Amino acid sequence: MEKETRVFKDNVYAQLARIGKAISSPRRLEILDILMQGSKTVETIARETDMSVANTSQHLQTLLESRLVEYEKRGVYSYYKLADRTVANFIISLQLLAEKRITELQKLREEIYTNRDNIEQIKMSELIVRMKKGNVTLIDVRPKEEYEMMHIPGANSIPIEDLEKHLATLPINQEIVAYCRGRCCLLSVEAVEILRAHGFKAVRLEASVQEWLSQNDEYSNVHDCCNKKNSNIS
Amino acid sequence: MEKETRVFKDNVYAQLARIGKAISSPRRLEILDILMQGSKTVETIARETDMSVANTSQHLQTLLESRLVEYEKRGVYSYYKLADRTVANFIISLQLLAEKRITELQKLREEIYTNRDNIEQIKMSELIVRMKKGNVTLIDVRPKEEYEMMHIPGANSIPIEDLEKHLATLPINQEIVAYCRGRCCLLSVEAVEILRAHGFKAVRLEASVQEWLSQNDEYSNVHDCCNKKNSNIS
DNA sequence: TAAATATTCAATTGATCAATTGAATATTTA
DNA sequence: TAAATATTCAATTGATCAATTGAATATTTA
Repeated sequence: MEKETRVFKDNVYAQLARIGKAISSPRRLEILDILMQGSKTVETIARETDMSVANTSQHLQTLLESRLVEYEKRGVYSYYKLADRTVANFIISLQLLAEKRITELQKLREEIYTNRDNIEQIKMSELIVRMKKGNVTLIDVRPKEEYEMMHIPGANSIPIEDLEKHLATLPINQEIVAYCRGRCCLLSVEAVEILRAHGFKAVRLEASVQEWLSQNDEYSNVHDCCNKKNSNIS
Repeated sequence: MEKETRVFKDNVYAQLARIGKAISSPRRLEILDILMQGSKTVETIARETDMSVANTSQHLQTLLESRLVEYEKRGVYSYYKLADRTVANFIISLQLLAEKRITELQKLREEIYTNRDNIEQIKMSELIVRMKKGNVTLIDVRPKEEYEMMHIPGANSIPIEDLEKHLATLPINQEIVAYCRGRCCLLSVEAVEILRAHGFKAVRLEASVQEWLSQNDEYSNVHDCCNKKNSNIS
C-alpha cells in the first residue's frame, strides 16, 4: 500500500473515530438521549443523569469536540442541543442496531414487560392509522418543557407527576397511548401502569419524538428550541 | 430519579456503549470498511490495514464482542464478515454524519481533488439514470474477489493493477465511471487519474456497493459471501 | 462593588484500552 | 507423527479516558 494512501486512511479514520469515541461512553449516550428532547442547561442534564455538574460539563466538552452538539450562552446558562437532525437519526440507528444485535439489551428490554403486568405496546404505524380515525388519545408524559420544544402532533401534555391529577380528563372508553423520551426511558411505562391501575385502556409507544419525525417528515409541529426558555428559568 | 430507573438506564446505556466502543478506534473502523466488501481472513485484513496479525485478531475479537461481525472457521482460516446489512448501513450513516459535521474530514476529502488535476465525481442518482440510458461504462477497480462477492449491477471488474492492461477494452468515446471500496478508499481516484491520462473520459463514484444497496434495494446481484473462497486459497 | 450562581478548566487518580510479544491452540499435509 | 501454517490468547507496557476536586471565569443582581 502506498504511503500516501496510508496517510490518507489514517487521517480519515481518525476523524471518523471522533464520533465513535464520543458515543463510547454510556454517560454521553444518556446525555444525547436527553438532548434528543430539546436543548437543556448543564445543570438540568446533570440532574437528569445523576452526575455532577463538573462531570457533565466535561462530557459535554467531549460531545462538542466531536461536533455532535452545539451550545448557546444565555446569561449564566449554557444551553446545549444536538447539532442537527442527522445526529438524532444517527443515535436512533445506533439504538436500533444495538437492539437487533445485542442479546443482553434485548433481555433488558423484555424485562420491562416481564417485571410488570399488562404493559402492551403499539407500533407507530398503527398509531398513525388510529389517530387518523380519531379513536385514540395520545399523551406525552415527559416534562412540559420538553413537550413545548417538540412533540408528536396531536399529543396532549401530561407530565408523569401530574398524571394522577388528570385522570378525570381522560376518556375511559378510548385507548390511551402514552409516550415519553424513547426506548431507554421508563416514564411511559409508569404512565401505562398508573392508567391501567385506574381502569383505563392504555398502551405504550416506545418510539421517541425524533423517531416519529424521522419517519413522518411531512409533519412539522417542531419549532427550533433555541428561542424557548428552559425549565430553569423561574 | 427512582433507583430502579437508574439501574435500568445504566444497564441499557452500557449495552449501547458496546457498539460505541467498537467504533471508537480508527483501526477498527478501517477493518469494518474492509468487511463491507465481503468476508475476509484475518491475515488478509491485516495486510490491507498494515497491522500485525495478532493486533488485527485482537481488534476482531472486540468487534465480535460488540456483535458487529461474525466469523466462520474454514480449515486453518477464520473468515470474518459484517454481522448483517444493518451494520453496513450504520457504518455508512456514521461516515455521512462525520462528513457533514467534521470540518477536518471535509478538508481531507477536498484535498483528494485539490492534490490532483481533473478528478470529477458523479452522483449515484445520475449514474442510475445514465446506466439506464446505456451511455456509461461502470468499472469496479477493487480486487476481483471483492467484485465476485458483491458489486453494483452492470459493473465490469478491472482491478486497479490490471487497469493499464485493459485500456484497449474500454470505450474512448463513452464516459467511464470508476468505483471502489467507498468514501475512504482511493483506488477509484487512481483509476480515474490513469484513465484520464490516457485520454478517456472518466469520473469517480465515491459511494460503496453497500451504499448502492441501501439506496437501491430492489437490485439483488448480491450473493451471500460465505460459500466463496477468499483470495488466500492458492 | 460584592455576593451569588452557572459553568469551565486543570490537576489528580484510578480505570480502561491499544500495540507488542511470544506462547498456545487448531488445522492440514506429507 | 512432525512440520508448517493461521489464529488466538495472555502478559506487559505505554497511552488514553472518566470521575473527582476545587480553583478560575463569566454573568447577574442588589
